[in-house]
Amino acid sequence: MAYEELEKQQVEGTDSHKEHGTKPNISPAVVRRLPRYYRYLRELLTQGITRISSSELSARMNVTASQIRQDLNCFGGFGQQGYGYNVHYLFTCISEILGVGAGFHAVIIGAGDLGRALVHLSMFEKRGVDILGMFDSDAGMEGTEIAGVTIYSLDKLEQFCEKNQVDIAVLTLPKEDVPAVAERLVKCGVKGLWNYMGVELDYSRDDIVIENVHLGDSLMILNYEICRNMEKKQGAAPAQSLDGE
Amino acid sequence: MAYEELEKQQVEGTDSHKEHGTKPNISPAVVRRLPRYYRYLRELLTQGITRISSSELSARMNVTASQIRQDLNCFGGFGQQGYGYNVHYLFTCISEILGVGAGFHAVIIGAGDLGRALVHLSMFEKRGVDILGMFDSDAGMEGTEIAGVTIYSLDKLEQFCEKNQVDIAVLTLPKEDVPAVAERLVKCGVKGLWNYMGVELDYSRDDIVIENVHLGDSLMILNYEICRNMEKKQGAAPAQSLDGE
DNA sequence: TTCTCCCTGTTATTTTTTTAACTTTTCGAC
DNA sequence: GTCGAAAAGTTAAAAAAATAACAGGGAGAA
Repeated sequence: MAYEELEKQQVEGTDSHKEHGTKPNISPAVVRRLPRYYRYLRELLTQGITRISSSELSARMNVTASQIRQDLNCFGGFGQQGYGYNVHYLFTCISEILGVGAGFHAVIIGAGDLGRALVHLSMFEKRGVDILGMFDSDAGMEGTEIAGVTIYSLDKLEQFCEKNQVDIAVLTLPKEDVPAVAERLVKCGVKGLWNYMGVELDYSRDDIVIENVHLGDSLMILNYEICRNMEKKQGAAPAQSLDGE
Repeated sequence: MAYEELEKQQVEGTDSHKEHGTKPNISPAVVRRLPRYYRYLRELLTQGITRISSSELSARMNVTASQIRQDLNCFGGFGQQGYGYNVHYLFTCISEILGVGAGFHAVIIGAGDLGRALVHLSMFEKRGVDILGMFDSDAGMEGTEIAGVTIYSLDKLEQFCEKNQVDIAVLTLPKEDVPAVAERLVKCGVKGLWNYMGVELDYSRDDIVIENVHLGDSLMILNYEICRNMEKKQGAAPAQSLDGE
């Protein structure tokens, strides 16, 4: 019973002090962690866990309980002293914060391997983003469907955007074409670009939000860490090499 | 002439003070930025620029010159006072640090859309990583070639690893299969896992390095930023709403 | 109803990261 | 050669982030 009461009470806005509307300015470090909370809470839900304390969650996520509490408190008081957090309620709140319920519509520009791979992953639907279509400069592809998503000719981009509200564009087209297409998309009123193509599109414009995905960077970090790990082992345990002899 | 002298001198190890061998402990923040330097330097090379100062680079990369100098100095003195950095030399050094020349060998586990997409990107060869093969639990795929890479049955993983030195495994297989396969790979002596499948594999084991790629997290951050940007606009210019009427 | 314990929200402290300031070396011109 | 400008290397300060400490408010038991 306590669960429902808690949820009801908090949903109705008895939030102690912080207005949910007035977000001061959340630090990037906190924002980067939010999706991780989202994932773990979803996992808890599927496991049927309805209540969790910051210390329990901290053990599962391998971060400090302090950090969890402080991160969440950037957005408001979602828990209850002496009780913990109601998983369902917290999940709902974080979903809200992350705009899962915003009902954004996306298009994928570039129907190459990467574009195709992305549609197939359940990534978008899980996060409340609806893919309206794919666009490719190869007009020959037009009409083809991939995972239920239709491919259009890139020429028809503007036409399409007039008829449909497009919020997000996923850029998986060749590097050299990215800047021009990005410009077109901004003109169409697209609000965010999810850019996979190494091209640095760091406009500090306020009419577009850009999220760059640098897969190559991630690979190089892995490379680096492997090198470091090898060095460490070599240095730490030179005697071990006798074992095999 | 100065360029060659500089490079020669430094390659031969007249490095003022810091031994390149003894890396103290580089902060994660610095490591995350290294691939970005790598990219920009490569770009400078293709543009035929042979010399650059920290302030010029800072303007291009949109970071502070101070940060560039300090980041680089974690690994040694690569520049020359009153002159700047020799692009080619610096690029070589950073490549070295990032293990581009280490000649790592990789396999891709999972020949689904994502796996296929990754082979097609020139990502690996650009970074000196050689893909030896792909593995899939669907034995029917065996023998197929994708972008010159052969697909093998997952059953033959151990066998393959005995014959070939495999350093890196790219995990693009279904979530539920990841833990088991990861275990097998570690037993095979693989040094690093590049994990695309949301599964948190945070072993704090010292025999394996794990780099998780969370595409979904990136999408959610974009979502979040779009929401924030919309709020900001709404708040800043409420009079604008009259325009459309 | 009251009391105790638990666990959040909050504040303080420490650590990390970033930026700025300063020092010294080198280049290039005269 | 000598001198001034330029720019790296280095040290110091500021800002940001993470951690720890604490205080107060329920929840649940008796």
